[in-house]
Amino acid sequence: MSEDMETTPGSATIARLRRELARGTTELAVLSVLSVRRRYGYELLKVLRETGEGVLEVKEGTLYPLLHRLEDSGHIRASWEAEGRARPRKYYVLTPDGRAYLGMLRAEWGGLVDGMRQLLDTLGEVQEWPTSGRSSTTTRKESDAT
Amino acid sequence: MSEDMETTPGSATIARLRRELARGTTELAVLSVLSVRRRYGYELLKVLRETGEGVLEVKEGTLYPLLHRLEDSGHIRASWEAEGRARPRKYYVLTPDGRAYLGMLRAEWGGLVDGMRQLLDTLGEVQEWPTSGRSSTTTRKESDAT
DNA sequence: CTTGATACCTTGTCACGCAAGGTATCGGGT
DNA sequence: ACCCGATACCTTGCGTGACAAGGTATCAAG
Repeated sequence: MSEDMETTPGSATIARLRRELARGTTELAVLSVLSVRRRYGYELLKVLRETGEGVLEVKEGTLYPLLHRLEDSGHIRASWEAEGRARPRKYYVLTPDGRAYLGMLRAEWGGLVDGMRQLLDTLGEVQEWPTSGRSSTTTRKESDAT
Repeated sequence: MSEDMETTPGSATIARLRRELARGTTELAVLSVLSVRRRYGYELLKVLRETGEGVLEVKEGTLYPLLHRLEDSGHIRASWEAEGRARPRKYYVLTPDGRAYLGMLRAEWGGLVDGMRQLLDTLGEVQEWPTSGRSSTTTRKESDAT
C-alpha cells in the first residue's frame, strides 16, 4: 500500500543534475559570503538559502564538513563565541590565505562560465575546423540505415 | 631514490579545484556539441579541446563512460560507421529525448550562473535579511573582540 | 511535555572525473 | 622490416564532494 516510491530511473535525475552541476560552487559561495564579514555555520545556511533564488542552497551535511575542510587547509579560522547565550556559536572568518584562494576560485569560475558561453555561442557557426582538409564528408551522407 | 612526487598537500589543488568545478559541465558541453550534428567520440575530444580556451577539456576516461551513460538513458544513439576505412567510427546523435534533456540542463546551468552572479553582486550590500522580525540585532553589534 | 526552531555534528552512499592501463589500425621515418 | 605517434575505441580503481539520515543540546511556545 505504501511502497509507491519512484521506480522511474530517469525522473529524479533533476536533483542529481542540479547537485552535480553545483559541485564546487558551494565552496565559492561560502567563501564569498565570508569575505564580507564573519558568519556562523547555521547563519551561512540561511544566507545561502535566501540568496540567488535558492539555487545555491546548501544542506547541513554538506556545509559542516566543508567548513572543517576549509579550516584544516587554513582558508578560514573558527572561534566559539557565547554572546551571553548558553549555546555558543562558532564563527568563521576568512584568513588572508583564504582570501587569495577565493581569488583563484573566482577566476576559475569565471573561466568556466566564459568557456561555456563561448561554446554555446559558436555552436551555430561551427561547420568545420582544421583536421586534415575534408569538408563535404559528414554533411551529405545518407548511407546509414537503421 | 625516485620518489619525490609532490609532497605539498595544498599545491596541486588547482587541478582538483578545476575538476570539481567543471563537474556536470561535461555533459552539457557534449550534448551541446551533439545538438549541432553527429560526432564520434574522438572527434568530440578534439572539438572540446579546441573550444573555450581548453577550459572544457575532457579526458578519454571521462568521455567514453559518459557517452555510454547517455546512450543507456536514451539521450543519444550510437551507430558504427565504416566510411571505407577498416577501423569504423562510432557516431553519436542526439535523440529527441536528449534534446529535451539538454534544454533542462541549459536552464539549470543558466540558473546556477545567475544565482552565483547575484550572490557576488549582493555581497557588498547585504547587511540584514528577514528572519523573524529582529532588525537591529546583527546590524548594530560591535561588542565582538579579537 | 511535546514540538519546532536554533545550532552544532557524523557516517555511509552515490556518481563523476580521471589516471593508468589496454587493444587495434595506419602513416611515416630510418 | 621495424618502431613510433596519431587515431580510435575501451576498462578498472581511486579520490572527492554533496547529501540523506541520523544524533546531540538549548530554548521558546503551546
